Amino acid sequence: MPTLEEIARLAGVSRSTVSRVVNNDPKVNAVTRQRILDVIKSINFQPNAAARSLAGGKTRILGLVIPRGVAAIFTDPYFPLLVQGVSSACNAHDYSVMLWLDEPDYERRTVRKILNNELLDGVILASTFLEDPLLDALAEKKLPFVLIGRHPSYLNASYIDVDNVNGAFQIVSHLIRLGYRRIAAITGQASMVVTMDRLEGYKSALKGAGLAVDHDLIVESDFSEDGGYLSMQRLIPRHPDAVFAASDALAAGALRALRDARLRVPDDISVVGFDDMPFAAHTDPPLTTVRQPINRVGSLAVETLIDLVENPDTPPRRIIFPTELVIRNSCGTVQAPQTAREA
Amino acid sequence: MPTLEEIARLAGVSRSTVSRVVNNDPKVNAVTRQRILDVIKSINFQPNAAARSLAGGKTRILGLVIPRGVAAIFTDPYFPLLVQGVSSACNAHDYSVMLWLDEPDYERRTVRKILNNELLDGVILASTFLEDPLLDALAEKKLPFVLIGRHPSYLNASYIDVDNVNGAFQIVSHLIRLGYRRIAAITGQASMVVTMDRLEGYKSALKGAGLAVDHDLIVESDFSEDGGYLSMQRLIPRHPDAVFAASDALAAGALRALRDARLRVPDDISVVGFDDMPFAAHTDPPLTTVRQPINRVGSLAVETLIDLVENPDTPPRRIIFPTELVIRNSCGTVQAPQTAREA
DNA sequence: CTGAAAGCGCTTACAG
DNA sequence: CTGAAAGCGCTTACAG
Repeated sequence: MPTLEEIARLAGVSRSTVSRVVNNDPKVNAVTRQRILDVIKSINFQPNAAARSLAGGKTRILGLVIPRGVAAIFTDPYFPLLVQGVSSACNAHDYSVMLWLDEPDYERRTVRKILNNELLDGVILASTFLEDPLLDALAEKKLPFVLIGRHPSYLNASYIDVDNVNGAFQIVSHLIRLGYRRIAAITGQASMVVTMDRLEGYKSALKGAGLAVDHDLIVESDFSEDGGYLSMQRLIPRHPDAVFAASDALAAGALRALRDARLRVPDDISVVGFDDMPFAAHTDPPLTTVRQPINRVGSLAVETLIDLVENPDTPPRRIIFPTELVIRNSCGTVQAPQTAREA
Repeated sequence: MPTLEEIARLAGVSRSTVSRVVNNDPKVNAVTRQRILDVIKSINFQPNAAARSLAGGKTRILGLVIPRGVAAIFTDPYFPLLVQGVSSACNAHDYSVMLWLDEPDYERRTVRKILNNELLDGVILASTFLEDPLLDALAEKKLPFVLIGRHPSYLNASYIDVDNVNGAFQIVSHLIRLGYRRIAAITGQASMVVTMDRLEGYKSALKGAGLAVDHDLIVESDFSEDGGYLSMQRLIPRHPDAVFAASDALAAGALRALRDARLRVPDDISVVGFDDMPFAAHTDPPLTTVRQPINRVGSLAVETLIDLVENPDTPPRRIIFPTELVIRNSCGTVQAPQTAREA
């Protein structure tokens, strides 16, 4: 492995100058710079990341932390899409990604390892729960971080979010416009911010239409297909005429439960989801859902974090992407639009 | 951030001794060791990874490389499951994972970055294509690596594989036993080893039963749901009585194509998959498929790689996990078992 | 614009 | 069993 020292010798300059060229320091003579660049290219020099890090420089490594308990990791491609966005943005900016899928002892070792690992320039924390020891620890350190999904206790941190409240509001309003009145909801874990947001959108759509919120029609689940199945089974006896599932995976589970119960969608009951995962166009029937730019969220999180890392004086950046209603066939129209039952 | 030096001062020993304790060097007095461990715990010391790396030690970081062109990354949880296996094994052994999802310019920058990044103790390369510049480069370097899925050109490297040939043989033989004779195949990319293996199993099952291999019944696809859909549409006019899809995602696409064509499964045609993904139990009808221990493959790859890293004299390790036939409802029985049409 | 020099926090022979 | 010392490959004031 060639070192700075060797480049310096070959180019007839000092180690310092080579270092400056490598780090794009503007105050290097153009001719000298070119000569050095040529040598670097010719012997395929790559600076040693550990040495750069030790010497106080940056590592160009970003951490991506995905908490556990996110059962959905197996039933929908949300995280693959997110990871892909993060990974490609990192590649584009010549950064690397270190991945942490949290294990049970989340609090203990992992937190410490992540924070003390001087190898990370910054951290992206995905899918935050209300109680998050890592987030708390992160906030106390000087390590730059960006949240995927804002957190109510850290609203002044940088985050990239999606307008979950409005997305839910729009899709539930759509159901109401179609004439549905007993609209159930299957949510994710109550302790997740995204769950709260989507539930809030659901409730405000009902209220906006003068419908009461019926807590018997709201079932807490976990964003998984199985969770959707079980939740739908619990809802069937309560005779909703439509179901707002807080994710496509939940909606897919609900569809399966309805199929098993010999109920037709959308004839007997409508089902809508959230996320617009690739499979949502392929369920039977295809799912009406809310599209969010997951991949883009991942890459923008990276770009934001890099900005924070490279320009420590950058103020926090907070971004909320709009969502988009995607109408397919899982929500028909009610034959005879009725008037709202409740004031 | 506390350093070795501080621990040494607090424990009244030299920096060297603390280092030995941290690295489990046996030749340290038990009492001294305990005293040092207490100090380490009390001030929550974590050795600086960059410094360890620079000083010639190991980094305890493993790279996981997933090539692109793996469309299935969005339609089935194979990679999430694999990544989870890798991640949890790394956590268990106190290693970290650096993730590389390959971008278009795979050959150029990524390869160099991975190999020259002195930060990696070793690399796990998943899902190899026949032509793989990274694999070639890896083989030339001294960097330890483990393949997920063996590669015909590197059979003496370490790899963790699954018995794809036999898995395919078993499931196709099962179809034959049920009486099917025109058994089609939808494969993954021809350039992937896993595709070749599963196709070989399919062919040898046919041959073993005295059936001819009909190339009109074999369609190359890409392991994605969409690919399965399109391939099935091409196969329908050729009237197969059963279809062996080389992955559950392909099978799911095939089921959708059949549904759209108003063909009943398994009454009109049978469909079987491969992988036993979580969703395979939930398709309509539930999928007969081949189970492989993906998660376990990931964690064993990590353990093998760590072994290679920590004991450079370890001989390569090659493991092929058995697969298991999982019978569900997507392959009924043919009413009147016919004799084979072809010799 | 450039170089000499200190230093980042560890590991590891080398002595003892 | 333990310590003093060199060295890993860089970055970064500090001089000039």
